[in-house]
Amino acid sequence: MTRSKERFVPQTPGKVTMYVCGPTVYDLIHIGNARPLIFFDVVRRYLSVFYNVTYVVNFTDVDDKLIRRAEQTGRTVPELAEQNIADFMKDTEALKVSPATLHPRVTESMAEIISFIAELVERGLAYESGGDVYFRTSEFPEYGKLSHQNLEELQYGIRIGIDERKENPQDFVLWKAAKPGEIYWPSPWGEGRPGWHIECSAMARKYLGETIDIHGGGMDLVFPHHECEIAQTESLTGKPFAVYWMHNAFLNFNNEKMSKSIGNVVNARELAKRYKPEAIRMLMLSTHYRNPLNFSEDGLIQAQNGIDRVVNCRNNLKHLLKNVPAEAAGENRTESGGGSAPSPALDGIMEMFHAKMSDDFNTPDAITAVFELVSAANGLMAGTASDIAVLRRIDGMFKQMDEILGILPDETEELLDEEIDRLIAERTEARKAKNFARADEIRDLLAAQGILLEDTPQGIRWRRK
RNA sequence: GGCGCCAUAGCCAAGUGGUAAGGCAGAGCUCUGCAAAAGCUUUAUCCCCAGUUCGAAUCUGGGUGGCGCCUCCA
Repeated sequence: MTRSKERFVPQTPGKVTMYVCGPTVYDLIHIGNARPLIFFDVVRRYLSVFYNVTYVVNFTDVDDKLIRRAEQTGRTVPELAEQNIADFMKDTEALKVSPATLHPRVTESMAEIISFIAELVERGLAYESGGDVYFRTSEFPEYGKLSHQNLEELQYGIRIGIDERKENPQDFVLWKAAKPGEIYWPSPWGEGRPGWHIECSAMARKYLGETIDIHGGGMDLVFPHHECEIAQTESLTGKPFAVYWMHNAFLNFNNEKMSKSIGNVVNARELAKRYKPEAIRMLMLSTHYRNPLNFSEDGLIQAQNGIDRVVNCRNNLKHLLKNVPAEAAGENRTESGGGSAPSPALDGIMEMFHAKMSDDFNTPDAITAVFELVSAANGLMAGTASDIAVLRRIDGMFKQMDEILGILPDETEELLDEEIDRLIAERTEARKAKNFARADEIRDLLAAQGILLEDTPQGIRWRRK
């Protein structure tokens, strides 16, 4: 609202309510949809460290686009919506986005929507006209305050014709009369369906109360969508609709706006087949959410390479923890010379991580903190001083950071089959006997199966390529 | 016409008044039986011009070039 960063203070200590405008479920989600989903997932995860977060993402499961799409495909609107909601859940899960606390649907909130509109009409804040109901923006002088629009200067009717049923061109529809054959719900104003903006106001009120802490969504929703939500809710309740507004910038693909006319819309499902979810998240989070993000294959490769660095470090750490004998590890615990004093440095990294996340969710810098931890860990492991307690602590820090960012693959203790185990053992023997030809032969053999062997002072380390 | 955003190395990207983070890619070196992983070294004065200031990538003004919103859109 003020267009500046503000200190976050929840209305109720310890609790946060968060509402993010969800998708209109007429198609599969694309990577542009995935940006807010991933980003606000991180916001939610981070806030959950400190607060009890109630996170709501709605589904718009009835609107013009759904009706049109349903007609084209010969299905009913509910069938189409049901299918796309199921796909949404599947596709977001594949991106490691956890389900929201609640995913309310417009069609399941019809009673609340209708009574919301009825209240507005009763108070003279809305009027019926030809079966439609419109919000009377003249009754809400603050209309335009979020987007800082000067209403006189808006060019109404430039993109679509001005509707003569409105008293004022800036009035917006709350209830739309159904055309013959369209899906409808009964209402005091006849058969119809809700307008686009009212659903969020009604569902936010139903599930989160009159004032929500954080309202999020894409930049493009600032005007008119969020402006309209404010008008509806605030004119009715007299209270602020949301305390904090967060809007993510758009995403381009290969420096081009993604649009259906250019034909470069990439759906999330297709992308997830070719790149790991961690790489997609990494790329999404490597740019601050208020800046435009250029999404590209090249960027995904860079992101994956970066993740590999972290993963290598983490695996090496685990390998060391598993193979360093406890007594040897203890030796350096109070070591004097040689090793650095790592603890203050580690504290600094964790502090930086939190400071950056707390500063308007600066995920790029939070990722930097992860890399600094990698450097610190690698430095320690390269040296002789491997204090097992410090290594454990580093491992724990990786875990802590990744619980928020979700950019590292899950740790799975993978077992190799006997044949491969046998080959590795044979190679170890061969190396002992300085039969390097055989050793290399075995390495090549395993490499062909995607298994890389690495010789370390603590024994053989292997990983999948 | 109104409201607003962006411009930092080959690529991605922080920093928003005190002398350019981090990652990817490249080059060289070290370690290694060979590798891998890792370590070390190496790569920019921040689109242009003018101004404010002891000091600006960071503030102001003016350009140039991209881009978004103004009732489909994350």
